[in-house]
Amino acid sequence: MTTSVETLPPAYDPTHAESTWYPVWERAGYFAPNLDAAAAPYCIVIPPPNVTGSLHMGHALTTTLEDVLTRWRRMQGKKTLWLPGTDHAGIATQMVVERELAKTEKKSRHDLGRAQFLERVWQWKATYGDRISRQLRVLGCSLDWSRERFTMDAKLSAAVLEVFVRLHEDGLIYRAERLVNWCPRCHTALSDLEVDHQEGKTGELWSFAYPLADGSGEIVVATTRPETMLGDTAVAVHPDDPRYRAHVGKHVKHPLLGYRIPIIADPVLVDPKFGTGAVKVTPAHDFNDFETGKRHALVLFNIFDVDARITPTPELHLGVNAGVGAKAATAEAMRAEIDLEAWRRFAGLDRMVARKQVKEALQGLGLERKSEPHEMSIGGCQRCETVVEPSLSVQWFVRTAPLARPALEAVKSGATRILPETWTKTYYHWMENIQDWCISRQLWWGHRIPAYYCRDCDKGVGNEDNLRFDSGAKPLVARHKPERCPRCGGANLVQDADVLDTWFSSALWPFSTLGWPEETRELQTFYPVSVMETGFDILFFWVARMMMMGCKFMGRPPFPVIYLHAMVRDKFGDKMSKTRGNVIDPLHLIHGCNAAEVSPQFKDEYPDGFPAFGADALRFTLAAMSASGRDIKLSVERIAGYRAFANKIWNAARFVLMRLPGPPKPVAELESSLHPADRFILSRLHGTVTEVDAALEAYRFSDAATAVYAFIWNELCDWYIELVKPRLAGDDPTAKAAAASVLVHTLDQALRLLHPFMPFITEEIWQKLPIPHAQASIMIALFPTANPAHADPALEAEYRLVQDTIVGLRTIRAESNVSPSKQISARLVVPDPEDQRRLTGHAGEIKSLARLADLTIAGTTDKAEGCAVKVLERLQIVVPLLGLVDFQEEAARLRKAIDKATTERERLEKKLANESFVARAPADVVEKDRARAAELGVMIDKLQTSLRELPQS
RNA sequence: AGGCACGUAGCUCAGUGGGAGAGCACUACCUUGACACGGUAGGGGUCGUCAGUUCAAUCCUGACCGUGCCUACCA
Repeated sequence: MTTSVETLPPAYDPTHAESTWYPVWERAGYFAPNLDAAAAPYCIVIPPPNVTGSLHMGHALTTTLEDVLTRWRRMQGKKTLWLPGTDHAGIATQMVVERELAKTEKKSRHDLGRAQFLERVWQWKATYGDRISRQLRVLGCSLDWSRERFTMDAKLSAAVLEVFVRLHEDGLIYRAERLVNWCPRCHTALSDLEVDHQEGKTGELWSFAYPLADGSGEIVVATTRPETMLGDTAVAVHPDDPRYRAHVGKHVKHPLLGYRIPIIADPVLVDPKFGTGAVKVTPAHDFNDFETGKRHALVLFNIFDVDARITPTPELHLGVNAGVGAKAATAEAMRAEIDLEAWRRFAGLDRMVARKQVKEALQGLGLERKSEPHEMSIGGCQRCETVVEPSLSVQWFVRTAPLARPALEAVKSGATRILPETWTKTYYHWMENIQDWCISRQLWWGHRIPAYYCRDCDKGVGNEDNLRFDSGAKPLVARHKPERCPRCGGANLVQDADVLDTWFSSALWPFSTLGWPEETRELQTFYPVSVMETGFDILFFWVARMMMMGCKFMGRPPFPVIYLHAMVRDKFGDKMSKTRGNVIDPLHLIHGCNAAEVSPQFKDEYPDGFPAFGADALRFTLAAMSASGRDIKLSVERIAGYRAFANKIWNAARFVLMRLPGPPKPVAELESSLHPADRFILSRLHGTVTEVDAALEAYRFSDAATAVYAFIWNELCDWYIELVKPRLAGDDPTAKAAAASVLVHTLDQALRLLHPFMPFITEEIWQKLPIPHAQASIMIALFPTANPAHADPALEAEYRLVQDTIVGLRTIRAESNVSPSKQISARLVVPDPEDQRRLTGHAGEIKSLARLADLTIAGTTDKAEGCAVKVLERLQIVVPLLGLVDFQEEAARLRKAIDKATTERERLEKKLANESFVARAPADVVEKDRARAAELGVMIDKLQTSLRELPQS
């Protein structure tokens, strides 16, 4: 009837709908909240992707779940904001631009200078920085782009400044000389979290002898890093180790550099059972040795430059400000003994080369003692995988313990809930053992630290762009560059060269994006945000830090719920990685791709590339597979399955639109003319709405998606549409109108339920429904609410009986090889009068769906000789099919059914014979089992009768 | 080393102290006026192993095996 229907193609093509609707939504402003609305607020801030990033499966998952929540809440009428944005990704972005610069202009950032280089980065950002935002649109994300933020925006930078200054005022930020993780390739310090420890690497544990200075023997030490012996300033043994007790207090002589090194006793560093029980100590290049240095006031001897090459000359550090505090005289004396000529052999060598040469040198002196393979894990830079070098330097730190306390308390008190709950313990453990956070980075791209040095009072080293001051300097931390030095009155002030860790600004995201430190309407309306949804892998990096900063600066935690989703892996459970060749680009799945673009792992299965599955199918897959706490093993087959689902809905809609006799009526006006089948589907709809709502409330995405899926496919399509066909094709205008109206209503409601998961296809179909919509788009239409008046469990049970009967009849047909198109006759033997009445009421539906020419329903039966018989629990189905039934097969089936029922009855009877079961189990359980056993008894009798009545062939 | 998960149909995964489920794959039949990205029917699992608690265990407890992750350390 409806004209648009003629153009509905029989197969759904996602390409059209997906390119059509997003711009419509965006232009109409549906993504932006109406701040004046009286509704309750709902807000999610996106975990900001790197500005250099491009969409990967992790983003697709994150944003799918967030969009599901956002669209659902928006349809519920809440004042909804999902706020987009990116972070500036200090190291990554700087590296990208540096690489480009080197490639195109053969220049380094130093060639350009700081200001010009930063200009280039901003240019790069302007050109490429919106890639991921465009990709999120493809996914259908209903983000309010008018409020898009970037961590380096002026306003967000102001927030960073404010936080830094206030934390410093509160004594929670300090500058100090410490041993930190240094990446020799990125040339910056890293926080502990940015160092990845790779397990299971086999290295070498190499032993060599230190000759005692008095010539009385040697002491053998074991090491995995022989090259660091160039910076040894002690040899440690355990104080209780009888082997070495006499050596403590003596010295060894450095075999290559000639200086004397004290032998000390240290119970913490040394495990007498490991190796030789003697440890070489390099306090400036090992965290444990550094701690040892503190305990014994050891000299610090820095041997590596920023590239982790051996320095031109040894660098002595007293480490006074690092809490080590060696005596200057001791240190000078040690340095004076160093054979600089010998040092020069190693100067300029890379760590690994130096290691080889040190080993050779010691071998040459006959001091090598042992080499054994050794399992160990090495810390690598998260960004570039370069092995980090512990390095002594002056850095800025956040004193985290005081910030962690309220953040910990917020979770313990339940003010913030972590889901899945299993992560709560991990959070506690980390918060309770938290280390200070190194926040300074030796980069140019980022928020420059608001600390100012007086070039006259604090002696700086380095060039204008990279002026560095030692740990004795006294910088002023201020919101604006001070005019004058308070010490000398001079105006020669210069800002700290370092920038802040990107995570420092990300930690402010839930309030900086809303306008803090200004008291904006957004901030008042939406803080705390409704839920923090993100991957568990950034629980510490980001979530914990937001908790700390939110508690500190907003006085309450930034969100009441933290939902941590699992990791997307490939179908075999392996992490997706480019080197493994198993990454799947979400856009390839959405738009399809050719063979060349498919990752190697999928070449065999998809030799022609991927077809276009559509964003809806991908989103639905990710949501349906998001069961709490489990990794998502993404398989392309599964996505194909949900594309088929999209096609199924499309065709259900196609059917509805093609068969409409005229404009449908509101269901509320039809109550009297409703057919039982109508009330049945309305009851199922009510149940589904309840289920979906409860699942979403509990962040059970998988359950919600599955419930919608099952309703649409298994209830609406498989049963209701089939039940309704005769009425729609019939002549009764009232019945026809009622059927059509319920059909449209159900489809409309189903589309709304599905919309958060599959935004595009639902909009496409919804727009075609011939009913007056109160809203212009499904995305702002009301989400279905449960309608208890439609709940009818008795009717649902009645239809289950009808369905079982129809399936029984179809089974007979299939087992007897009767053509589906052939009309047959059937008899139902129904002992229970009530069941009889029910089935009689649905005789028409049974005849129609089971393709019967004739149906009789009776309480008893004559002999069913020559008939196919199916024994169900509440009835027997008898189909006269003389000549069509293979009686041997039929006998085998009956015997199998008898066996199965008998086994079950025996099990039940055994149970019921057990006195303690009858005595202790709840009465209803016992009663249920009794009834079941009796039912089985009847069933077995009938099955045996049927078996007897089979002709003997 | 410590901690946390997980092990259910061929595959990917739900689920529950009282009769084992879904999707895909598989088998047979069907191009029936919404849909072959489909329909109908069907086969397939001692719920990782072994103990324990319980009237009752796939579910709770413990041990073990296997897998993965997190944290810390590793001369």
